[in-house]
Amino acid sequence: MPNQNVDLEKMRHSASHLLAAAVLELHPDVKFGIGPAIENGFYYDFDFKSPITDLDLPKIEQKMREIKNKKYVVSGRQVSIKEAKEQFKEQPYKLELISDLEKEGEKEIGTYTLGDFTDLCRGPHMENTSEIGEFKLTSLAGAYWKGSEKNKMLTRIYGVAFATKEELESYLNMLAEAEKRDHRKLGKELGLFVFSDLVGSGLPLYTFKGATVRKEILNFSNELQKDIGYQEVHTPNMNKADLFKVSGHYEKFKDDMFRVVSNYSKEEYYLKPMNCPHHTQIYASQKRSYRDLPIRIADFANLYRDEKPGELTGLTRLRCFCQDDGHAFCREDQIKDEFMNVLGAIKIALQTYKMEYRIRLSLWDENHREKYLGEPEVWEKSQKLLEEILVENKIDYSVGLGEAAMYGPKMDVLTRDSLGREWQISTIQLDFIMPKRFELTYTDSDGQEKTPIMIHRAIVGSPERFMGILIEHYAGEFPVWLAPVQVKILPVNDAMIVYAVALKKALEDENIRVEMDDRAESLGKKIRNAELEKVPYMIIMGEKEKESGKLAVRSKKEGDLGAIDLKEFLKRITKEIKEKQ
RNA sequence: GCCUCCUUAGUUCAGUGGUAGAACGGUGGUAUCGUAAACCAUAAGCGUCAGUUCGAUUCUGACAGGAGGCUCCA
Repeated sequence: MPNQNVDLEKMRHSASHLLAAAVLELHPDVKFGIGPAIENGFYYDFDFKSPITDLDLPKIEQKMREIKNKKYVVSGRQVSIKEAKEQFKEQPYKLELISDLEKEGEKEIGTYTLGDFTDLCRGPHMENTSEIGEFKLTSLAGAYWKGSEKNKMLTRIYGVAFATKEELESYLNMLAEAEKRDHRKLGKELGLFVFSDLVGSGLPLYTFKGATVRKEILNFSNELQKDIGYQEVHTPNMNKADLFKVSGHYEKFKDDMFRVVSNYSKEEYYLKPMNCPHHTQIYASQKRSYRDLPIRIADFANLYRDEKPGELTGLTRLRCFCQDDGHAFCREDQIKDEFMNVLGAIKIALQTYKMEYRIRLSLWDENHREKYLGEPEVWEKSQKLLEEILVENKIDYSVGLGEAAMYGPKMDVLTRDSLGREWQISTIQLDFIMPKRFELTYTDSDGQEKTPIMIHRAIVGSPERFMGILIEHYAGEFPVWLAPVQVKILPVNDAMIVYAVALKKALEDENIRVEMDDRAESLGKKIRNAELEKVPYMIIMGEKEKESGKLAVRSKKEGDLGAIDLKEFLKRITKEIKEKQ
């Protein structure tokens, strides 16, 4: 398998050169950016003299095929810096890359030629254009040169490429399938949440059903954090700017926070984008002894972030959301235990949701120290400590350079949505800095005042984002414990409603979320509706059931379960709910 | 915020330079029905604001909202 992957990457990379060659033929005055292979395909960044549109993609794709079929040999050559500069003198972006390489001490640079097109590239490539497999250009996007907002925006053309036509088609089919489980689509179909232009973008309104799912997620997180000693607190949604001036958020995130103006005071207020500063003030409200530590508090308060409009998506990126957020204030010798406790809770959560994930050790970027608070020594120390915890506990992880929080390194849990995009969910963060800035202290056993360490953590991250990911994960078919409606009772005719009502009451007494479909519709239609609503259990109430006293149960997963005693059904469903199956 | 694209009833979708149809859903009625859609009737809409035009839902622009990227994500 690994070899095949390497070949695919090489082939996709060659496909990006093929794309560039085709674009050059159609737009001779184009300037080239870069064009790497990516997951499932490739892209190339161009600077067009006049903008192109979606309609140009088929033409370019056609040209790519023509060039491919000419069976050009793809030949690599090392050239001197000087020669490269001469060769690419019409290409400003390439010249910039050549200068960068020169600064890095390179003496020679690789080039690859394919027909009339030569690109700056270290390769490797397929030997002949005919070896490039099946491809399709998929979309057009703007992308900043070298990934910086300060640079010019180039036009990026994305494509997908596979070895065979079958693989390409199966990938495109997979995408079409993924679209069906998109949480924005399912959220609407299942009536979980809505948006309103009057309320504003990124501000979801949860219906009773959606609010029920959200509440279950919160309850579960709360259960898990209670088990490891966290106490739920409640703090306001806004505060004076001063709080964020002390924490350092004001300077760094001022533009990303909503400002609130009072009619009566000159004080500047902000809606809070996170809970940590508030929690420091609960800690600071009393004298703390080393014996009191760790102090663990958790908060589900709404958070507000003034995200740029183009950054919002469904429930995964919002302007109002909450976190199953908690902070532990502890002594240095307690850090490892605290970490492992939280990690344990996170593992239970993700196992219960049957979620796949990976762990990232998020470190700072030494070359951009301005993005972080605190001294390098503190960073060295805390990053080393975090890494130790991961290694000692044999936890698989990858390193995310520059992904640290402003105040410290993190251990992040990432998962994917149905389109394969990665999202951060759980996180545990080590912070030596915030407690210092807020001058938090405790009295140690030797009578000395010392500064506690702060651990920031979230079990599923933002329950709203997590709900979006869960909807896609389950394709809308929630396990019974999460399902907004767990049982739907379907009376066969009006005469059965009275028995259905009694049954509904009996189930509600056991805290089961139950609905009754007493509309004057056919049974077939009621069943169809309940199926589309993805209700885990249907109970059909008719003459037969009235006579026998048994229940006709239909399970979403297993189909018709036949006649069951009420007691037996209750046992089954309450067990499933309790065990979160 | 930037690039490309999109916006027609509550929803999913047709359609036109001379102001629009379907299905489901809603409402009113008839049928009381056994494991994925009973039947009849009925109400309801061209995102907003400008411009071009005799006339704009249709063409152009701005704004709003949405999609895919980029940037950002405490």
